[in-house]
Amino acid sequence: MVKASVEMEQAAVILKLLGDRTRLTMLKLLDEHTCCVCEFVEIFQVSQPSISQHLRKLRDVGLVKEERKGQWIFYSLNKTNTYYTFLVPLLEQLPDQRYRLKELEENGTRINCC
Amino acid sequence: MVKASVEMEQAAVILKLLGDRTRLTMLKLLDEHTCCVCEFVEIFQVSQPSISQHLRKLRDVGLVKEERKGQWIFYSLNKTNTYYTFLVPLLEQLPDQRYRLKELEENGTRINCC
DNA sequence: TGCGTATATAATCATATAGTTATATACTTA
DNA sequence: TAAGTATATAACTATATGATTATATACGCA
Repeated sequence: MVKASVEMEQAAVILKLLGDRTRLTMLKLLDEHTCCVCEFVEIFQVSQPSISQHLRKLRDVGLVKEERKGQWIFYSLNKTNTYYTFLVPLLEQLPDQRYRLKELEENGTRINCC
Repeated sequence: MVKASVEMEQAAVILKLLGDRTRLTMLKLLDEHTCCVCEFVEIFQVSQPSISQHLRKLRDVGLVKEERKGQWIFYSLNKTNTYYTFLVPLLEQLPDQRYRLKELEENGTRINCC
């Protein structure tokens, strides 16, 4: 029998977090790119606290990590997290979201710090 | 680029449904076995309407299908559903739940109709 | 036909969730 | 140090969710 990589209860917690359009899209984006809070605010057209709260939930379970660079805080996928392998096959099946970053570049709202 | 197999919005809906311990365990069980409502009631120790409502949600998105056999209604995974391929790699990573059916057999509450 | 069992649905309720506004904190730069 | 920008947190609110109880429906069998 194949060894299960995650426990049932934990899996449900992770999946509940993924079961939100905003967070799911964030994770798909972060799988390839690093993004800061203000970029997400621009992309999703919701308030900055709303974005911060989504990111906090993802951070609390260890799915994403943050790194401050000057005035911005950049978020990225935490690929060393236990659940990353659980996440990968899932994210692979989602449609590419890079067009959203392209839109930011066209608007001049993409942050390319450092 | 790999073709995405599901749309973002739909994926979030499915994942939200999976983000519940009861439903996730149900799906893991149904991936290998057919179960009826009263078995789930016994397994999860919640009310029968609660189980019916979980199954309804899974049925509404087409993840499971039902088949009446006499007085029982047996549920199984709908492997022809669009989202089944989305589900598979996920379920594979979950711990085997067959012990729950073994417990039913020991209790004499397992239904093996026909 | 009437009773028992299995399941579904309706109504209700407590709690969780995702958003908002207001405010605090942290960094940059003049 | 003061002003401006970026982010986090607190408080609040409307809605969604998962459970319960009560009731309806469907089937099997005496």
